[in-house]
Amino acid sequence: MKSVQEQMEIIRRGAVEILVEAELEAKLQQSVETGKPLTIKAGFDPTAPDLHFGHTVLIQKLKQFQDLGHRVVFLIGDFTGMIGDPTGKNETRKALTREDVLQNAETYKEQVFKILDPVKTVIDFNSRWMSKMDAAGMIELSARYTVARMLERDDFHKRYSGQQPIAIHEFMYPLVQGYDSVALGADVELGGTDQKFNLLVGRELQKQMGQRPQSVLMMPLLEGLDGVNKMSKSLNNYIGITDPPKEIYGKVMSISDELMLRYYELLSDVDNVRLELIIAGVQGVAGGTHPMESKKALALELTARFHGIDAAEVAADEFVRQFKQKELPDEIPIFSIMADGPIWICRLMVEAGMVKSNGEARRMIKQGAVSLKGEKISDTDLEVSLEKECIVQVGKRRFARFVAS
RNA sequence: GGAGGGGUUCCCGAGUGGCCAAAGGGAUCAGACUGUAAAUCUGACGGCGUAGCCUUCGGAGGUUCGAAUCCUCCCCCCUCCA
Repeated sequence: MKSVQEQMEIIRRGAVEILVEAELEAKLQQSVETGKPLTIKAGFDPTAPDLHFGHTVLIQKLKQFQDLGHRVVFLIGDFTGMIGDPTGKNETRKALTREDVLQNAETYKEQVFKILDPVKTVIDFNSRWMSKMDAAGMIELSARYTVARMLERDDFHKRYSGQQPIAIHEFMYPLVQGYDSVALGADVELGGTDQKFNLLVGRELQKQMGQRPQSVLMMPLLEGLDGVNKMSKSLNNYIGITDPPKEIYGKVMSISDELMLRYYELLSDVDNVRLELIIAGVQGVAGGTHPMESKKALALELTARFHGIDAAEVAADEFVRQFKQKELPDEIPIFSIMADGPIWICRLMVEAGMVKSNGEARRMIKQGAVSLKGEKISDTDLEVSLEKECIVQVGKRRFARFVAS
C-alpha cells in the first residue's frame, strides 16, 4: 500500500475541493496502519445512462481509489430517483419501474466497468435500505435536520426568496442521500461541485448518528470540445463513450493543447510524474514530451479504454494516413448515381450530403476546397462523367465515392 | 389590473420608408501557416445551373411606386407598479 502522502497526491489530482483534507489524511493514515481499506461512495441517478466523457471524470477518480486498494461502492439511487433531485425546474420526474431500474443498472455496469474493476466494485441500490424504512423512520430522519439549514441550499434559497413553491418531499432528497452514507458507513463521498450541499448533509447525519463523518471530494465539470462550456449533449461538444473508435480518436486529436492537459488531468491513467513532462512539453520547456506525441498518446489511451487497444491502433493509423500523409481513408461512403450522361459537380456534392446547397458547393470550389480524383478543381460548372468511379473530397474530412448505376 | 420595453438571418446584436439579403461580434466552414492543434492572417457564411431572379426581419392584414422600418389586429417574452 502506498504511503499517505503518495495517496493524497493521487487523490488531489483534478479535485476542486476536499472537505476536510486533514481528516482524510487521518483516515488514510489509519487505513495504512490497520490495512483496512476505506469505503468510497458515489451516487448515480437511475435514469437511462448514456454516458459521455464528462461523466467519467468521477468514475476515473473512483478508479484511482480502487487502485489504491480502497473499497468502492457504486450506488444507484433508485429510491432517490423517485423524488428527483430538486433542480427547481419544476419537472415532475416519472417514477421508474423496477425493470427500468435494473435495466439501466445493467447499462451502467457495461459502461462503467470499462473503467472500474468489476470484481472489486460493489454495486448497491439505496432502495435496499430505504424501501424498508417506515413512516416513523422517515420522521426520525427528518428530525435530524432543520428547515433553516435546508434553506441554505442555493436553489432552495433562491426559490424560497423568489416565492417559488418548494414541496416538502423535495427536502427528502438531500436527507436520503445523506442517509445513504450512514447506511454504507462511507468514509469518503465523491460528487460534482453541484453536489456540495447534499454531500455535506451526509457528513452532518453521520455525525449525529455517531459515525465518523465522511470526507467529501468534489470533482469539476469537464469542459467540452470547445474548451469553454461544460461537456454536454445539447451543446454537441461531447465525446460519447459509445462513439466509434475513429470518432473518439479524431475528437481527442482535435482539442487544443490546453484542453488536452485538462483531459489528461481528469481522464487519463497517466501518473503525475509523466503528467509533469507533458505539461512541460506544452509550455515549451526543454525535456518535455512533444505536445503532438502527448495528444496521440491520450487519444490512443482513451480510445483503447472503450474499444480495446487493437481498435484504437487502427483508428490511430487511419488518422495519420488521412491527415498527415493526406491519403484517403479506408472507408469512404459510396453513392451510386443514376447517370446517363455527365453530371454537374455541384449536384453530386449536394446529393451526397457533402454540402447543403449548390451555392455552398460553388463556394467550396471557389475556395479551392474541392478535389476530384485527387486533383483540385476550380471550375464551378464542371461536368463529371461517371464512367468509372470517382472520389470527391471537400475540405479535409469530407469524402465520397461515386459510382454509376 | 396599471405603466413601460422587446421579438431581426445558427446565437448575440445594429438597423426607424428606398443605397437592406440587412452593420458588428460570436459560432461554423474553407484556404494559408503549424505539430494533427491553438493563436494568427485571408475568405465565405438564405436559396436558385447565380452578374439576374426568388424567399427572409414574431403572425395576419393594410398604407405606399417602394416596408425590417409607418398603421391595425393578434401571439409571445421581459421590467416596474398594484
